[in-house]
Amino acid sequence: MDTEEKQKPASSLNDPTLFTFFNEIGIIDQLARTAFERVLPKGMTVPQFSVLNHFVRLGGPRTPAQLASSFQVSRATMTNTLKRLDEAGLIVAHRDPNDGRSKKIDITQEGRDMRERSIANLIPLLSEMAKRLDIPSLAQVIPTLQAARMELDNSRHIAGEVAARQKGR
Amino acid sequence: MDTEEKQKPASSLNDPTLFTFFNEIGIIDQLARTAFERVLPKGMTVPQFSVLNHFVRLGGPRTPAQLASSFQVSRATMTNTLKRLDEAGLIVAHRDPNDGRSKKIDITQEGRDMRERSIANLIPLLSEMAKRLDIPSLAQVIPTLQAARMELDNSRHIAGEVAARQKGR
DNA sequence: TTGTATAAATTTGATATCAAACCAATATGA
DNA sequence: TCATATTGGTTTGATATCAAATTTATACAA
Repeated sequence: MDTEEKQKPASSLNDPTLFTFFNEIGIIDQLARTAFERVLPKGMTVPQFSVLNHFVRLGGPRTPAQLASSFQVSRATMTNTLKRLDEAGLIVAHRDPNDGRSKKIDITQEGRDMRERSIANLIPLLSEMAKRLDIPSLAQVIPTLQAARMELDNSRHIAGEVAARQKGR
Repeated sequence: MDTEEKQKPASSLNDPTLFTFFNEIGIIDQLARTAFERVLPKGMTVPQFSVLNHFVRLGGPRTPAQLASSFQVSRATMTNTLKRLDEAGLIVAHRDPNDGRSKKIDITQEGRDMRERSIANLIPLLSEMAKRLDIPSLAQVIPTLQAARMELDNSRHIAGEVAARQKGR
C-alpha cells in the first residue's frame, strides 16, 4: 500500500507552499476574527453572530446537527454556541415531536434585533477594510479558496487514516 | 473627519466579497488545524509545534514578547503556550540579567526531538494533501494572501477606533 | 420481540485565544 | 531625585473548539 510513496517522499517538506499557505490563512483568520469581535455588540461573538445571520438569510428552523454541518464545526461546538444564544434569548429550541432525539432551533425577535445591531456595527469596519484591501484581487482568489476548502472537507477522513497508520507502528 | 464616508456608505454590505473571503479563510483554517492536530504526537498542538519549529528554523533564544509578535498572538496567549511547553520540558526559560522584566526562552533537546517526531507525522498528511489540492494554484494566491495579511496587521488599530466611535454614540 | 446498531444531542476535559486588570522593572522627564 | 509613563510578563474570566465518553431515542435485524 505504501510502495508508491517511495517515489518522492519528502518533496512536501522541501516545498513550503502548503505550509506557507496555511500559515497565511491562519493569521488572516486570527486578525479578522479579532477585528470583528471588537466591534460587535458587547457579548456577541463571531460564531454566535454567524448563527443568527444564517437564520435570517436562510430562514426556517434548523436542527443543531444541520447547523453544525453548515458551519463545519462539531456538534459539541454547536451545542455550546446554541446554549449561549438560548440563555441570551436570541434563539428558541423545541423538541421534535416526530423524533425524540432531535430539536428544532429558530431565531427570536430579540435575535433578529441583535443581528441587525451587529451588522450596523460591522459595516463601518468592513468599509474601512474595503478601503485598505485590494478587493478585486481578493475576489480573484476566492475560487481557489473554495476549491481548497471543498477538497479539505472531502478529505477530512484522511487525517484520521494517517493517524491510525502512525499509531499502528 | 467623516465627511468622505458619505460617498458610498453601504456598498460593503452589497458586495459579498469580503464576507465570502473571510468565511472561506475561516473554514480552511479550521479544517487544516484539526487535520494537523489529529496526526501530531499525543498532546502536541499546532501552536506548540509552531513555536518549536520556529526555534529550530530561526534559532537562538527569544523573549515571549518577540514570539508573540512573530505569531501575531497576544502576550497572554504566548504565556499560556510557553507554560505548557515548559511543563513538558520542551523549552527552558532564563531571566535576562540585563532586564529584570524580561525572559529568554530556548528550545531543549527534548523539544527538538518532539519537533522531529511532529514533522515525521505531518509529512504523510502533507503528502496526501498535496495529491488532492492544486498546489500551483495555491502558490499563485499566496502573494495576495500575504498582502492582505500585512494590511490587516497594519490596520489592527482600526477595529479599536471603529469600536470607540460606536461606543461614543 | 428483543437485542444490537445507529443517530442526535450533551457532557467532560483539554487547549487556544482575547481583553482587561494587574505586577514588577525600566525609562523618562520635570 | 522623584513621580509618571512605558514595557515585559502574568493572571483572570470569558468563549470557542475538539475528541471521547455518555445518554436517550430510533432503526434494524435475527
